Amino acid sequence: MFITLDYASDIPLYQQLRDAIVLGLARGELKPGDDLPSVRQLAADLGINMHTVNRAYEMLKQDGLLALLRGRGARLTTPDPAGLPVFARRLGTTLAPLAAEARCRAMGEADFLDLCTQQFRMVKGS
Amino acid sequence: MFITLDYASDIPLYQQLRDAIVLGLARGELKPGDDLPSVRQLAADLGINMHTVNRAYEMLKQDGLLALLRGRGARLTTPDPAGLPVFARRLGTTLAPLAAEARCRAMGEADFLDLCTQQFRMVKGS
Amino acid sequence: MFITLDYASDIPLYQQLRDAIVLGLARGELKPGDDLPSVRQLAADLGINMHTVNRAYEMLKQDGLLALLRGRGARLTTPDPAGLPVFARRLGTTLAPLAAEARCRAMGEADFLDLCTQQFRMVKGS
Amino acid sequence: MFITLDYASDIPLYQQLRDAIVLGLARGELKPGDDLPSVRQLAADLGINMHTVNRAYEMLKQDGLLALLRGRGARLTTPDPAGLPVFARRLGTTLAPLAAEARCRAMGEADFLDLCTQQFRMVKGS
DNA sequence: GTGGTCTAGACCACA
DNA sequence: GTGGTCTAGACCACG
Repeated sequence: MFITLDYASDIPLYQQLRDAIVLGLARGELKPGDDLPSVRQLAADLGINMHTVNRAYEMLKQDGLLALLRGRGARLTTPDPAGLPVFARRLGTTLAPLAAEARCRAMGEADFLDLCTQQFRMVKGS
Repeated sequence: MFITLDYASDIPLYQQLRDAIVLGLARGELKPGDDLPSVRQLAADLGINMHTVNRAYEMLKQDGLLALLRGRGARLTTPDPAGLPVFARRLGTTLAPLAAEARCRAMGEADFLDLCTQQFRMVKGS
Repeated sequence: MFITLDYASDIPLYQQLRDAIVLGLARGELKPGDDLPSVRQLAADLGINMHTVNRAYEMLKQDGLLALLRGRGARLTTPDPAGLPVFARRLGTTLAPLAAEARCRAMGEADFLDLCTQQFRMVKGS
Repeated sequence: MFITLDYASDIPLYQQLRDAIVLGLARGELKPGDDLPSVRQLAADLGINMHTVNRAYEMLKQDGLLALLRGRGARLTTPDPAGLPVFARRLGTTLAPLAAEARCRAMGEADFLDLCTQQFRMVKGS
């Protein structure tokens, strides 16, 4: 489970970190039930501030993917299916402008879905 | 071609504006060759800062969707197919974390693609 | 009398434990005069720290619901009516911000009291 | 609209601040549509840190009571009725242990509801 | 000037 | 030792 942060990216560090952990989960490198390093430990490992890690953990907790246990660290949890509609909505609002642009560029539905499929599979691929 | 901006959204106004114009193009409400209002004009119409409109126009120009005419407004252009791979890459980096989260949440490829299809079709739908 | 602790909750374990014992009393599963296990015993049973159990017992003693017997465990006591105003005050300070939020959300007094009634009855219900 | 913070309280400052704003809304001293002072301004006024105010604002945003507008300050919003069930659940979990304790103390349903009513009315009272 | 992000360092409650 | 809270000060994106 390697995490590399891009300081030059316009994506906040905490978001990059959050996404990296989600990716680890998706690939099976991390599993629900696993303990994540403590906030301070991971911050030290990554060379970033405690609060930045904490914010990433808070996001994951909000998304129902992580449980923060006071005095005992953080543990990955099995995502609650109740969070699915929320996720679907989030995906929708993110995807909408891209779908529109695809149509501007005369991209057909098949080509658009090809790209989507590709991304879905690439999670476990590269 | 109505544009409504959500000031409470965490999406920057200039991006919302840019997306709205792209949406207009996708739906056929706007067409390549059409003139867009001048920066000052549109800013006044929407009640926002000139700088914000300018930034949206710059993005569209960067994406090859708009030509800026000195002092005479802006004209929508037919998107250059050469921009397609750039767009595909952008879609990929945006979609990747969402695809990962979908897998975390035990969403199958079919369900994921359903959501994508839905968004693609909704561009011309509602 | 089963006690289940939620390690992921933001409510401290000692408080959960304290609340669980109070709930047992309210339901009649525990009665004044009953002996509670010793601190060590209960800690071992629940798989938690002795200190945590001790703190829960101290709270109950403070509330006048428990008498600590040196070395011989603890015994539930009939609550002193003198503790009622203290409890009423505690309920008030806890409820005040929620009542305020209820009004913000345009909830009427009847609806608010419905929720309160529901909670009161649910103690003996589920 | 006066806000007094209790540094000795075990309730976090940001929560006290959040509750104070909710109370202001409930009493009608603040109304949806009103602008709140900027994060920095309010922090300076109260003599606390910017981040503490920010956290209170974030909570209110999460609860659908406040909109944070980048570069333009914060504005109170009309609460979304969709947030009501969430609130009801929150009220329930908070009230449950208190209802249990009330029964321990041999308090009847009528007396319990009296206290609840009192709190609800006191919002607009004192 | 506003909120958003990041860093740094401190103290406390919890287990 | 852990997470939770608070402070302080900095830089950036946005409008």
